[in-house]
Amino acid sequence: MKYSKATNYALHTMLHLVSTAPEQLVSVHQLAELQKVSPTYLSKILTKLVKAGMIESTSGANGGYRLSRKNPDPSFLEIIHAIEGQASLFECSQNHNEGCLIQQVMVQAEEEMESFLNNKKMSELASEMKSGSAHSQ
Amino acid sequence: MKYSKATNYALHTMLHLVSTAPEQLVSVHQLAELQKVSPTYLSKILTKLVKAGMIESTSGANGGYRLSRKNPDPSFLEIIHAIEGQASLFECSQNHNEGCLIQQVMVQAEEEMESFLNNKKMSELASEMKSGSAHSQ
DNA sequence: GCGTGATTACTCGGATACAAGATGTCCGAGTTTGAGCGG
DNA sequence: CCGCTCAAACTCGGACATCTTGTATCCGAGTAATCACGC
Repeated sequence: MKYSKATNYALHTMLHLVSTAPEQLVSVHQLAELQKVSPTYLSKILTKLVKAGMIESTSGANGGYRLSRKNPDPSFLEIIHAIEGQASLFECSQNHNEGCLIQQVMVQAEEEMESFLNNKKMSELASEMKSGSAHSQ
Repeated sequence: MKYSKATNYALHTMLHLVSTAPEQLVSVHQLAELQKVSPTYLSKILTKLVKAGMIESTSGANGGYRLSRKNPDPSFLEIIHAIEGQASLFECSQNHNEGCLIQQVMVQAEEEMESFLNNKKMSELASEMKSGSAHSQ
């Protein structure tokens, strides 16, 4: 079990967008350049973020992406869910009666992590970057 | 990102072993029967648990598996790590200077979950099963 | 100048290719128990 | 009764086969700004 690279790209992209002027449009090309990833692939990922309502896209020349006016400061959890999906990390595929104790424990564990990620906003990192030590991009 | 079925099998197997007499040997065939999974596949999974020191195997006729005398009450985390590996759930493959803030957040989140899973022992579930409501196997 | 069309710079979506990992299966090898058999 | 052999019941390990998913590319379509050109 591992988080996908797509999630990595999405998080870094969001961090970059949060760190730039809110109205500023950034093209996929620039975002891909920073992360050394193919623009076409990154665009697929960003489309998911658009559909999740976290960023807005403007097409045509001088187009690009920027933060959504509503929801300008998403949490880690929102971004991860947008990419990885909402499904539970653990699914007991057994046919024993509902209420598998193992499943319950695993869901609780997941909730612990998600609660943490839900309270962690992207903007926190952005301000850390400005005040803190060197951290490229 | 999802936990593998193998982890599911491993957890259910451990729960069964914890619930039976400590010295009792249980064959792969029985364990596979309970979970409706092929014995040969389950044996691959159990081998990992053996190598992790959580269960012992006895080969030959009347052979089978039982809990390890040392470590008779493993935690969820130990079992999961034995199957899924110890690696971090999130690896920032970017080349920016060490100390990626995103990576740090993700690791913290993972630690939240792991701390919970580390405190959750298999025996807790076993005793819940005896006292609590119906829960097959 | 001023519309009008062409070009350019973008995003968007589907189809496809490729690689890796999860999920199983098959088979042969080693190991222990126990039964059968001969002395 | 004793010891030997042999078959049965197991685990173990490697080598596959298959399926799903993640990763990535390619191409065509749509869209908006800008440029060129003719009037």
